Amino acid sequence: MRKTRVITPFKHSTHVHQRCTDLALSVAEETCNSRGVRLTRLRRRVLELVWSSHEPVKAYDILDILRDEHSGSAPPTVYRALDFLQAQGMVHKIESLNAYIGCGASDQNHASQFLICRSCGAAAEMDDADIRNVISDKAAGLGFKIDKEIIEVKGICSQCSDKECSDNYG
Amino acid sequence: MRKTRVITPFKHSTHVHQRCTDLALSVAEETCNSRGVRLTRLRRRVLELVWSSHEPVKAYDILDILRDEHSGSAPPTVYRALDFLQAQGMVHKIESLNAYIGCGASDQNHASQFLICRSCGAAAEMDDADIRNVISDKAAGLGFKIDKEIIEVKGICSQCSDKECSDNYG
DNA sequence: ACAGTTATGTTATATTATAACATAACTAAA
DNA sequence: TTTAGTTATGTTATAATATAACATAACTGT
Repeated sequence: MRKTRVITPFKHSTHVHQRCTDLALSVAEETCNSRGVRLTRLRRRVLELVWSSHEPVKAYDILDILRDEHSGSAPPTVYRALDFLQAQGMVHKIESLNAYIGCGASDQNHASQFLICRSCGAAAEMDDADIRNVISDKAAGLGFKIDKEIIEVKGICSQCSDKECSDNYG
Repeated sequence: MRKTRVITPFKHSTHVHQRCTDLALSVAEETCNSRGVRLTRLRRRVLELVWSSHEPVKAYDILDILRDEHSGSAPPTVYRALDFLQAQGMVHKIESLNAYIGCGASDQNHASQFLICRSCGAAAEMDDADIRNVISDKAAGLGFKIDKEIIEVKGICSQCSDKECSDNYG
């Protein structure tokens, strides 16, 4: 059993979120440069808004902010930017929430498994080789060839379950 | 490595679909009886429509049919029936498609992994213990407690990939 | 400076889902 | 077997999510 590769962890209490955002934006800049695609001001701003927290963000929440900043903003404004960012691997869609989350590993091609906490709403991203392998083995056993896996695991994160215990008993 | 438990397979060419539907409806009747919940005419009809094929079905496609049969049908008609059927495990929602598919194992509590073919649109359902275990082990390793797993694997099924080959070379 | 391409603006509409309250149908106890 | 309580359905309205289509603007390379 290999060690889990955590792409975006659940945040710790000591976590300074500005660092996540700054890092993600600078990786995105570099990645876009090296790929010859354009991280325009709008796309960069949408990426920044997606990274505003570790909770998946709704398209219309982004739109509300864009509208305050620029009256010409409309649904296509945000959906186009999200489409671009998803195509570049900088944002993932969480299908079960109709919401979007930033990815810190957009420079690397990878699969994703999301852990989504029902209490704090945060999502952690991992790419675990054992999970990938068992799924592809089982699918292959049924003659199925995989393009893409959507894995969204709902539950409660370690911090929140500690907190629930102390709320109840502490 | 344990053998994959296939709940709903990809259909074979010899498949007589009426049998899937009949079986699902009779299991649903019995399950509802034993649970003391009511499989009303409307709910039964919605379940039948969900089972009209092995492709996940859209809520508004069901609604279009219900409207032909009864003028009082409206979105809540179908969404309420789908909510009931999901709560009873007779229907699953495919989150990445906003569509619904029948489950033949509603009498048993189980997890689901879906294989969804990009070519024929069909979805197969499995509940594989090895997949479940590796995911719960890895989640536990990060201190995460699982309520529910959403696994939707996109790709191409065996029949369709055979067909694609013969279309190209045959 | 220009032509071609890519990105954004703009208006309209499609698709998916829920809220809220009224009526009807079942259920179990008096 | 009425009646009260509960569950299911009818009905109207609207919220939330997403895309189509075409116009304009901004970049890119020559």
